[in-house]
Formats: sequence, structure tokens, C-alpha cells
Amino acid sequence: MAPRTTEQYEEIRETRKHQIMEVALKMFADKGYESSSISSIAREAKISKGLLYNYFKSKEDLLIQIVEGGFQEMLSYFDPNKDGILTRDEFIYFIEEMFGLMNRNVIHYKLYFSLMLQPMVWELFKPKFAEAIAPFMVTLAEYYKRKGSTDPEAEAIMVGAMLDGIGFNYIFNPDIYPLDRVKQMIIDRFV
Amino acid sequence: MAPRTTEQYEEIRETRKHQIMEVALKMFADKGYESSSISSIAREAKISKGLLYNYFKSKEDLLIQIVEGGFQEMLSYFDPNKDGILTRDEFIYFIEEMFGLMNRNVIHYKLYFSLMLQPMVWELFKPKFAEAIAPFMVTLAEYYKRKGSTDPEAEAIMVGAMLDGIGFNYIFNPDIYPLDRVKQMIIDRFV
Amino acid sequence: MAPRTTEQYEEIRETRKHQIMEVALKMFADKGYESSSISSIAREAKISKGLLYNYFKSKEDLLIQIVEGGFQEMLSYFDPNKDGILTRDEFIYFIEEMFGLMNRNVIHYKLYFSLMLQPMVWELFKPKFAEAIAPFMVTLAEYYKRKGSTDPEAEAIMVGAMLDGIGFNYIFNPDIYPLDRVKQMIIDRFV
Amino acid sequence: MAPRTTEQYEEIRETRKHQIMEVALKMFADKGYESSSISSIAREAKISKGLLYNYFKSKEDLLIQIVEGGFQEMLSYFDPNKDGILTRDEFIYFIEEMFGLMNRNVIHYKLYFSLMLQPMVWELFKPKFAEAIAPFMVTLAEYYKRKGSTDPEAEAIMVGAMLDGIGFNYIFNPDIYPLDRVKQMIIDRFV
DNA sequence: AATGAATGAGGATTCATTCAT
DNA sequence: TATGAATGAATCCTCATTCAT
Repeated sequence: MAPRTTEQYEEIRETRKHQIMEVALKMFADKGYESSSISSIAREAKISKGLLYNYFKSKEDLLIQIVEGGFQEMLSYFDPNKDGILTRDEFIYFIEEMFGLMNRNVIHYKLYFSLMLQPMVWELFKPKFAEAIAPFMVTLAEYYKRKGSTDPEAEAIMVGAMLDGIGFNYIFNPDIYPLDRVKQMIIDRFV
Repeated sequence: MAPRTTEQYEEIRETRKHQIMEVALKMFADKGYESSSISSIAREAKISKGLLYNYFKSKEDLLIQIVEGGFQEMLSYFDPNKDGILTRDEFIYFIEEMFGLMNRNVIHYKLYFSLMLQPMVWELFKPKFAEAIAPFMVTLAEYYKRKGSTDPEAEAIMVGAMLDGIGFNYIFNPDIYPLDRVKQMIIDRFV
Repeated sequence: MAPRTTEQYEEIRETRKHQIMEVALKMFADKGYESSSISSIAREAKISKGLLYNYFKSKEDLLIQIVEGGFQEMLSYFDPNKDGILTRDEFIYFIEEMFGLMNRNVIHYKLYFSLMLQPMVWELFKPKFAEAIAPFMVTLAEYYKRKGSTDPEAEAIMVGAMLDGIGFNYIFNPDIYPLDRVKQMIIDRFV
Repeated sequence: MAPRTTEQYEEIRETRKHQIMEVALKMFADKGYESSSISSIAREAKISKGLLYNYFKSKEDLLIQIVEGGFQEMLSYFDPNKDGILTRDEFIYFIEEMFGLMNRNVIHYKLYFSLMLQPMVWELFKPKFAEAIAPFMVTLAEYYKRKGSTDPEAEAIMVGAMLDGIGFNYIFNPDIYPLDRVKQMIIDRFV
């Protein structure tokens, strides 16, 4: 057989890497970062420990790559047209997307929440996250200001907290959580 | 010389125990249960590892005692008169207490949130926690039903999520979080 | 470079495993199970503590594998043709083998005796051991019955005790113990 | 109340000491020396750890005192009239005593056997023991020589081993072991 | 004489990481 | 690229012993 081309190798590498990251994501989210051993991740991914270190230079590096991988998608839903003005429809769209995202990526959410509570790890991601959240909060506050709220900033913060809280609760019982009804309730009450 | 009296020993034990629990609570909340070693807790508490085991029969026992210690106070604020009917004033009182509690016990909150995300550890507390929450959600749903909500259950769940979310956000920036204004907003909007 | 083949790994494992078991057998027999630390076994075997756990999942597992390893040979000498009837020649053959075994495996004997006296450890082996001994005692009692003994069962028990006692005494002074002469004496007196 | 006299104190000390030794003997014999902790011995004896160290300067010292305490009685039965000549009646008397001793002191036997197998501990007692056993073996060999045995020394060794073996077996099942029948068998066959 | 709090060394075990092949 | 043997530091925990009271 002819030797593989560089592209083929590159592709194999990419596949393997995702395969490992997927397994690791699941384990980190399910059992926690500390409680997931490299050995068990490698075993689950059906590769050797040595090979894993060929793709990730450390356990922490593996975590970072997983988190950053899922991060971008999530951020892309904050104020989609980036004009700083949130219309009613955009807000609804955003809520819809937010819940859809939550639904599709429970496991990522679980991981993010758990990481947020481990300061040493969270320090790594906090800046990026804060940077992405801040403008959204401003936009949201302005939305409520236009609607004549008595304390637009507090209202924005409250809505932000609510979304966090729902995500937080949802990850524990994704199967029975009435996500759609809660979504509707938010739209009725807060848009 | 005569040995210490039972009371003297009792007092020493009580003091030491609290000293250890305080240090451990802080470490567990700050770095997570798994990442906090018995060695570091003992070092921080300025005692030997061995002594810690004189007071707690295992690391898990230490955690349990810390969590259960803080649990009681928290539970006492759910529907104070226990009649299953939540009046407007009781609801406001509850919200006020909830926020006061949050304020005074940030660190306990941090610990609870972090525990919830460590499935293997959370198993230990989930039952008690669920048992305590359930009646409150029922009571809350009935409150909204009486107010004529279109979907009382979803509304109760949403409020629950919001309180969780606020707690969650608050623990990250207790110093600048506008807890009072958010509290007022909740009372305006949800009571 | 290519990784080792499965066979190469298999061979390494087999070698190492025996190396560890040999050292551990000696230490367990010499100093007792409780008094032999994994650290010292690893040191003696010139490997790291960690590696030992690559081959045995616990200290207890190490012991079990050692004991069961030596067990099979020993059992194969009880009533070789398994018909439940012990002829004079078979009895002599058995005695001969028993002493030969003792001679070759002093250290295993020493281990067995020492294990029998550590109730918590012995629980692990007692059932298998009893199971192996019982039919032999029955066979032996029948042998003496056929010979017209007044109390065949007591005689069988006595002979069993004697063999135990000889083993027990022998392990303390294997170099000067007159094993052959005692063997002859037994054949003269008890066959 | 009048202060206690020196004798009274002495008596209390002696009582306490025996109380501790009795508890410790039982634990050492039942669970092994290594597995019996000073804490548990003190707890069982209903005294404090500190007090135990008031009577015995170390765990090893406690063991030594226990063993030496029980040693004397046992030794006194080897060739009672010390004349070096064993008559048939003396031999029978000795056997009887031996079995009686065994019966009354299973627990001491158990401890001795277990100690014999821990060389580091046994070194402490071996000399005394050997010293006591040797003349008995000589006497016994002479007894068989007088009876015209083909190999008196081997026969003496065999009988010694048998007694050891019976003791060894007896301690594991004192309740069901047919001590009397075995004793009778020995007298029939070896006296 | 008596207590039990306190220590610290040592025990079994786990695991991220390295490396020869 | 791929393997898993090998390491050693760190983990939780136990226990003989000391000591202030």
C-alpha cells in the first residue's frame, strides 16, 4: 500500500483528537476533573496513555482544549448582530437559541459550571467569559431602560441570573425539566 | 497532677473541631473537595494530620459534618409556619431571609454549589436536599396558582432557578453584586 | 520506533510478576504478612512501589496469588488416583511426596503456617484449604478402618496432626532436621 | 477517707496489670500482634492509653510480659521429677497434663504458635524454649531406646512433632476437636 | 495514678507523566 | 505513530508513643 499522505495523517490526527476530547469531556462532566484519570480516559478512548500525551501535553492542556473548543459556539449567541441594540425579536431569538444550545450541549454546560467553581481552573477562562458577557449585560440593561424599568441594571442582572439558574438546574435533570414551559414563561414575563 | 475534667476535654474538643471545620469549609469551598488535601487542611489549621482524624473519622465525615452543620439554618427559612400556605408577607419574609442568609454565608453557598457538581460527592447530600426543596416548590406553585398564573409550576420553577442563579452569580463577586437592588426587583416582579 | 509486540510485553510482565512474587513470598514467610510493607517488598525487588500495583491490585491480591500459586502442586498429591481408596503403596507414595514437597517448599509451608495464625487473613484461604483436606481425612480414616484400628478417625486425625507438626518443626531448622529418618519412622509405624 | 497504704496501691497495680494482660493476650491471640492496637487494648480494658504506658513501657514489653507469664507453667510439665528417667507412668502423666494444659490454655497456645512464626519476636523467646525442650527430647529418646526402638531419636522427634501438631490443630477448632480420643490413641501407640 | 489530646513516622494506594522500544 | 512498563510524589489514613494537666 502506498504510504499515507501528509493530509491523511493530519486527518487521522484530527479525528483521534476529537475522539479523545469527546471521551474526556464526558468524563470530566460526569465525574469531575480531579476524579477522571488519564488512564481511564485513554482506556475509554481505546488508545494508550502514551498516545494521549502525543496529542495533549498534559491533563490540564486537555481540559483547556475541550473548554475552548466549546466556548466559541456559546459566545456567538450574545447579541447576534452586534449593533448594541436589542430588539424584541432579537431578544426572543436569543432566548430561543440559548435554550436550544443548552439542550444540545448539556454536557458542556455541566463542565462549565463545574469549572467555574474551581477558582484555579476558572482563572484560565474567566477573562474571556467576562469579556463576552459584559456587553450583553449592557445591551440588556438598555433594553429594559427603553421599556421603562425602574432599575434596568438590576433587571438585567436578574434575567442573567435566571438564565444561569435554569441552566444549572437543567443539567441535573435534563430528562424531566420542563424547559419549554419555562422558556415560554420567561418570554411572557421578561421580553 | 490530676487529669483534666471531662468538661475541660469537652471544651478542647469543641474548640478544635470548630477550628478544623472552619478551615476545611474555606478550603473545600475555594478549591473543591477533591483538590483539598487533608494535609493542607491540617497545615492551615496548624495541627497534625493525625489529630484531624481524632475528630473526624474520614475526609468524607469532615465534609458531611460541615455541610450538615450549615444545612439546618438554611432549611428553617422555608415556609416558616409550615402550614403549606404561603402568604404574600411570608413570601417577602422568605426572600429577605434568603438573601440575608446568602449574604452571611457566601462560603457555605459556594460549597453547596461546588458539591452539586461533583456527582460522586453529591450523592451523599442529594436526598436530604431534594427532600427539603420539594415542599417549597409545591407551596410556591400553589401561591402562583392562587394568583392566577397561566403555568404556576413553570413559574415556581423559574423563581427557584432565579434564586439559584443569583446565589451562583453572587458568590463570584460578593463585593460588587447589587444584592439589595436585585432583591427589590424580585419582590416587585414575583411576589 | 515501533512499540513492543504483545508477546514482548507478555514476557516482561511474566518475568516481573514472578520476581515480585518471589520476593514477597520470602518476606511474608519470614516476617509475616502484616509486618511486610509494600515499600520494603518493592525495595527488595528493586522496583518502584507504583509498579507493584501495576501487577497486583492490592497487597491482599499479591498474597492470594502467591498462595494459590503454591497450592495446586500441594493438592495434587492427595490420593493421586482419586478413587477414594488408599492402598498401602499409595500411602507410602503420598508420604514420600509430602516430605519431598516440604523439602522443596519450606518457604511456602512457612507462609501457610503463618497465615493460619492470622485469623483475618486466614479467612481468605480457609475454605479452599478445608475443602482439600476433608476428603483426605476421610480416605485416611477408611484406610485405618480396613486395618482394624480401634478408633480410625482419631488415628487419622493423629496422623494429620503429626504431619502438620513435622512441617511446623521442620521449617524452624530445615538444615538439621532429620527429615528422612522421621519419614521412615512414620512409614514403619503408621502405614 | 484515709489515704491508701502502699500495699493497697501495690495490689491495685497488680490487679490492673493482669487485667490489661488478659485483654491483650486475647487480642494478640485472636487478631495477631500487629493487628491489635494499643488503643483498642486500652479501650477493651477500660483504661486510658496513658495508663497502659504506666504499666508497660511499650507494646513489645506488654507482649513479653504476657508470654513470660504463661511460660513457666508450661515448662513445669516437662519431666516433672527431673531425674532424667521417664517411666511409663510419668510419660502417661505428662501426656495427660499436656492435654489438660492445652485444654485450659488454648489462647496461650495460639499466641505461642503465632509468635513462633514471627522470627523477630520469636528470637526473644527461642533460647528459653529450646533450653526447656532439649532435655525433654533427650529423656524421651532414652525412653524409646529402652523400649528397643530402631531409631529412638527419630521416634522422640516424631512424638514431639505430633504433640505440636495436635496443639496446632486443636486451637483452630477447640470445640469439635476429639482431644480425648486422640490422647487415648497416643497413649496406646506411643507409650 | 490517670486522662486523652497531640504528634509524626509509616502504611497502602493512586496517578500524571516519562521513556525505551 | 503507538505502546504500556516504570517512576515517584502525593493521597488518605493508622498507630505507637509522649505530655500537659
